[in-house]
Amino acid sequence: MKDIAKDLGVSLMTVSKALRNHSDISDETRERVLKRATELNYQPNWIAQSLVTRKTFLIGLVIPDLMHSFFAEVAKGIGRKLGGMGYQIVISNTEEDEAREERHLNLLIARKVDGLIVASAQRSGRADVFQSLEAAKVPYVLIDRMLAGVEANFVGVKDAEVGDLATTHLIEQGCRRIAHIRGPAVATGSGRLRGYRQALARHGLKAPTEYVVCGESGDHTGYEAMRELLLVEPRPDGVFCYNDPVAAGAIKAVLEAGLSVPDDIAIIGAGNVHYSDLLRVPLSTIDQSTTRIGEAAAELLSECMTSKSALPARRIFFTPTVVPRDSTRRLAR
Amino acid sequence: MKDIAKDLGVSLMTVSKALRNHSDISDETRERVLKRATELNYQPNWIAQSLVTRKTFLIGLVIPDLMHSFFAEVAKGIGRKLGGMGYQIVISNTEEDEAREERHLNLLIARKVDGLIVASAQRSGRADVFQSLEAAKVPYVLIDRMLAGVEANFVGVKDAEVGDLATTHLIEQGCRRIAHIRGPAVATGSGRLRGYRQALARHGLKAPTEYVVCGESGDHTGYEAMRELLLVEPRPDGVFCYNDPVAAGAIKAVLEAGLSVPDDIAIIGAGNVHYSDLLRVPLSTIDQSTTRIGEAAAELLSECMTSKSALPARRIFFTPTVVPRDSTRRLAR
DNA sequence: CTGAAAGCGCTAACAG
DNA sequence: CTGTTAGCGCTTTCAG
Repeated sequence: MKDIAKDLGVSLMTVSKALRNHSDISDETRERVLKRATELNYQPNWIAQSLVTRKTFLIGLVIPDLMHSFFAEVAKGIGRKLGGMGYQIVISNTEEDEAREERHLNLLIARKVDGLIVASAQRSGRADVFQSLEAAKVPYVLIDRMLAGVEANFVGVKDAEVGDLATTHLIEQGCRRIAHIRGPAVATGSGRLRGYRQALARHGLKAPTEYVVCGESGDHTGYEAMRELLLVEPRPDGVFCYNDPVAAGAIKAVLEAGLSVPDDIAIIGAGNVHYSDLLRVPLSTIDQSTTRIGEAAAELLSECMTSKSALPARRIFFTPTVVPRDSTRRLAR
Repeated sequence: MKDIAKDLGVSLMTVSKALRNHSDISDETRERVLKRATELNYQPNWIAQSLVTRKTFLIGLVIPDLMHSFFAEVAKGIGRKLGGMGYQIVISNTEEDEAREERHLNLLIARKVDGLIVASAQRSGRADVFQSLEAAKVPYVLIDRMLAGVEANFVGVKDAEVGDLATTHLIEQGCRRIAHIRGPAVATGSGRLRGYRQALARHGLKAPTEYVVCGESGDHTGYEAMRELLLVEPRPDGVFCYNDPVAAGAIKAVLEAGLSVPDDIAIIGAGNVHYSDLLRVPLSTIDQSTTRIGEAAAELLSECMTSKSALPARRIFFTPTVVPRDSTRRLAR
C-alpha cells in the first residue's frame, strides 16, 4: 500500500479507501489505485486488517471425527454456506477427547475466530468449557450434540426421538428381542438409548440388561459389540445401533457368524450416511437431514455474528425419519 | 498485558518477556507476572503476535472432497501431526472446481498461512496458480495428485503403478475383457488410465474404446458409468474403477442387473477406504498408505517451514499394494 | 535483569 | 474528495 501511495503521489489513506471502494473517492483515483495495485500484484494483509477491525473471517469447526461421514457432510454444508460469505473454516478434530477439545477451543478463541460451531465431545455435565466461550463473547452454535445445562444455540434432532423411531421400526417389522449397541456418553448416545427404552416400554417389551452393549462410534467397535451380543441367550432378533458405521460393523459380524440380516437379526443404524445403501446389506437407518444441519448451523451463526446485540439462544430441531432398506425388511410378522 | 504491567508496576516489555519465558527475566518477576496473568485470565492475542512475528501457525489444506474418505483420512493424519506442533488447519473444499481452488489458494495466501498442503483439482497443464505460491514464498506440498510441470514437494503414489497393479490383478484372476471407469482429468485419473492400458498391452490384451467410460469421483457416478458399461457388447468380465466410491457404485449397478460380483464381473477399486470391507461385496482395492501420506506430507511441510533456506523439492512415493477381497475372487483358473 | 523507542500493515475518526 | 493523527496488541532492538 505504501508503494502504491508513493507511486501515485497520494496518501496511504486514499489507497486504503480506494481498495475497499469506500464511498468518497473519485472514480479516477480509484481506477489509478486499482490499476497500480494489480500491476504490483498487491495482496492485502488480512492479519493487519484483522488486528484493527477485530474481524478475522475465520470460523472454528470443532468435531469429534472427520472420518465419520456424518460430520464430513455437516462440515461440507457449513463450508459451502459460510465460504460463500467470505469466511474460512479452521477445523479441529477432537477424536472424542474432552481435554483435547478444551485445548482446541481455547486456541481458537486466542486466534480470535469470529464464531464457532461445535459438536462437543464433553460428557454430560462438564460444561465449564463453554463458560470461557461465553466469557470471550464468541458466538457459537452447538450441532448434533446438545449439552445439558448450557443455554446455547443448537441445531440437530431430538435424540430420544431417533432411538424411539428406530426401535419402533424394528418392532413393527416383527422383532421382539431387541438389543442396542450404544454410543459414547454424550447427549446423542444417552438420548438414543433413552428413546430405545421408551419404545420398548410403550410396546410392553422387556430387554435383559445384556441387550445393551457398548460400542463407541466406529465400525470396528460395532463389529466387536455385535460379536458380544451374539453370545447372549436368547439371541436378539433385532439390533438398533448408535450410528451407521457401528451398524455396518455389526452386519459384518452377523454375516460372519453364518446368520442372515434381516431374517435372523434385523439391524438399523442412524445418520443415513451416504454409503449406507452400498453396504453388505443395504442399511435401514434414521435420516437426520445431515446437510441441512450444517447449513442451518451456518446460517444461525452468521446471524449471531452479524447482529450487534447478543441474540437469545435458539434451538432448531429437524424431524428424523425412518429410511427402510433391506437390513430390516422382514416378510414375517 | 497492559493491565498486568500496570498492576505489577513493571513495564509492558517485562510482561511480554515473562510470558514467553524469555531468558533474561528474574524468576521472581516471572512468577508474579504468570500469577497475575492467570488471575486476569489473560489470553494472548495471536493476531497481534502474528503481525509482528510473521508466523500464524495456520496451515492451509486444500482438497477436492472432504466427503471422500480418502481425503478425510489424509486430513486426519495431517491434523494429528501438525496439531501436535501447535499448528491449526484451515480447510478448503474445492469440490473439484479449478476456479474455486484458485480463489481459495489466494485467500489462504492473503491470510498468511505458514504452509499449504494441496491435492489440486487443476487439470493437467494449468499450473499458473502455483506460480503465485512460489511468488508468495509460501512453502507447500502437493499430495496425491502430482502436477505436470510443477517442481514441487510431493507425497503420494505413482498413479500408473496403481492402474497397472489393479489391472494385472484382474488379469491374474482370469479376466480377459477388462474395462475401466476412469476418473477426472487430473494426474491420478490419467495416470491410472495409463497404467491400465500398459498392463493390458503387456499381457497382449485389447480393449475396445467403449471399455473406458467416464466416471467422476463419487459412488453415484460409478453407478451410472457401470450401467453404461453393462450395455456394451461383449460385456466386460472385469472392471478397474478409478477409486473405491466409484467401485461401490459399480457393484450396486452390477448386482441390480442380476449379475454376480465377482463371477460375472470382477471389480477392483483404489484407495482402500476404511469401509471397503463392509460393502455389498467386500471390495478388492489398491492400498496407498493413506494415513502415512498425510503424516509424511505434514512432516515434509514442517521441515520446509523450519528451514531458513528454501529446500530443494522432494518427492515421496509410497508403494501401492493389492488388497484382494471378494470382489475379484474368482474360483476359475 | 529491565525498559524506552519504534514499528508490523492496516483503518477509524475527523479535519481540511 | 483527500489527508492527518492515532492507534489495534504485540515484539524487536538496543540502551540503561
